[in-house]
Amino acid sequence: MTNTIQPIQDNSSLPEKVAEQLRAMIIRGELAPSVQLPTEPALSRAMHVSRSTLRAALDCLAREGVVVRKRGVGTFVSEQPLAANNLNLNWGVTEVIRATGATPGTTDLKLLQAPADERLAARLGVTAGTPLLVVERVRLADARRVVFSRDFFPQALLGDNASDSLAALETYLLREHSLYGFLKDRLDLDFHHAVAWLRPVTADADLSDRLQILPGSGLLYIEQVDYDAGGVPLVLADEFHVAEAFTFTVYRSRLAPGVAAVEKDV
Amino acid sequence: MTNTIQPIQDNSSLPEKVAEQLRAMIIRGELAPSVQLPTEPALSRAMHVSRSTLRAALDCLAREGVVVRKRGVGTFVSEQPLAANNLNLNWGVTEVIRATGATPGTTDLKLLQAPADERLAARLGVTAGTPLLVVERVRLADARRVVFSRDFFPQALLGDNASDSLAALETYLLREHSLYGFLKDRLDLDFHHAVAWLRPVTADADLSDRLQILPGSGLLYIEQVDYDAGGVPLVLADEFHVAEAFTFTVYRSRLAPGVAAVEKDV
DNA sequence: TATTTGTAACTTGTCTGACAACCTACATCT
DNA sequence: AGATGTAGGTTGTCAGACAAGTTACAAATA
Repeated sequence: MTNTIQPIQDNSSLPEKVAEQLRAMIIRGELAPSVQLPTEPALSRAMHVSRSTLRAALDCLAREGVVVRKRGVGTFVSEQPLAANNLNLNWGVTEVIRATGATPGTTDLKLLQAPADERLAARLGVTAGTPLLVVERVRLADARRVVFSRDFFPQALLGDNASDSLAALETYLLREHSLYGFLKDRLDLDFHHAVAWLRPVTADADLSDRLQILPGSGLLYIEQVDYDAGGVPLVLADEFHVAEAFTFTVYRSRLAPGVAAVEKDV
Repeated sequence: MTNTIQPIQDNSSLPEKVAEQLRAMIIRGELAPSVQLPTEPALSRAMHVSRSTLRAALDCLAREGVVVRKRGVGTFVSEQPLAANNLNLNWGVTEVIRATGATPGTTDLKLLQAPADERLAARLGVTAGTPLLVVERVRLADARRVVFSRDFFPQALLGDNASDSLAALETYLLREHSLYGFLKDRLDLDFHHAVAWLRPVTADADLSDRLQILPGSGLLYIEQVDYDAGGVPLVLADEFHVAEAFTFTVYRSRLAPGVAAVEKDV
């Protein structure tokens, strides 16, 4: 039995598509900050969806802080320039670099194979010892070293002809720079969300050598696990970001306290 | 005309309350990971809300990664321990400390007054020179210095009898430790969301002295602006977190690229 | 005249019921 | 045994109605 040809599956739901469209309009400036949107019935007619679907989309945007809703009054584009989001969105390093206007690049690329240790096994939901593929590289923004990263994922994801895929992966990474792009385009994996752990660290000898910075320089360490729509972990990434390279922003919504927890450091 | 007595306004919408309730049930373990929730019609009946309201609540939880929905199958509690969220929620330092199981404390508290400089004016949406109140303090977790912070907000928020409020604020902070609590309970301000900028830094002489750590130690610098439901900025906070104290986590949802931007460092 | 009150029009929030799209399991047929 | 169809259950979307809240303006009142 051969692999069925997957049609380019439109993974996102209808409300998300509508939200996407509105977001784009706001970004393009067609909807200026603090102007009132058309009423929900009018807007739903204009976008050819039901009012409930439109409302779901507006709920999305409201949670992201893109719009503000006032009962009995209307829905307004938020004052805040919404470029402020970014850690909330799930971008690879490639897109982050591109968003700053710089050209992404790759150097010191190495493809390795290693068995999963305890941490990796736990995060990726596999048994310890499972063969993993490791992508180790230094990311460049306009020839400047900004991130050192190691990506781990089960070698089984590559399928049978692993050696072919490996060669393809290497050339892809040197040309397109994005591991997500490869996994998505070539292996039909669809990433749905990710959970990231953040922590400031200072560069040790190894990192200062790889990133060519002074030992003791500030770095942001991001450990991230990417999941598909079913909640299955696909990839774990260890990233070390040079402090001066980026400023990350987060949108935080107020909820009643007493829910989540911050992990205390070990 | 006197100030009308504000009833304890239930600011959150019905879906948010329902989401809150479900979240709590999941936290308490009444709904174990990967178990299937009751169907939407059944659950909506059980919680005495309409199915559309329930769906809005589930949408919330799905975006937070607490539940996973599968069309034609059902809705399931996510595998991932949802303690992973936290930067997405808008907690003050007090709650963050408490969540780790430690007892929050305050030392080196100073209340100052200062005119808004350019940055503060821009972030708070006031004109430069506006008199601001500055709350400067070192936060303790079980007597350990973990955060140095400066909070800024327009002095006008305190109302007329500012000197009385000042004294009340100081005693409140030394007993309850939470500035948000004071602004909410005493001044009826309702915080809706916040935008935070993150950046790793290393401790200079001043910070190492205040936090009693070695110069060059890693710190996470968080600049945060809190907004009310109308999108009006209320408070700006500069926080310096000791690296080893906390690990912050973020839930990142995949969206089509090409929207937000990362601010390039100046 | 100045102030309060009421009313009408409009918007978002919630409810109800129906149907479409989709998945799963099981019986049926080849 | 393996492929196929069918029934039942679940989420996704739609449509219409009414409740709750805001605003503006006219009318009534002091």
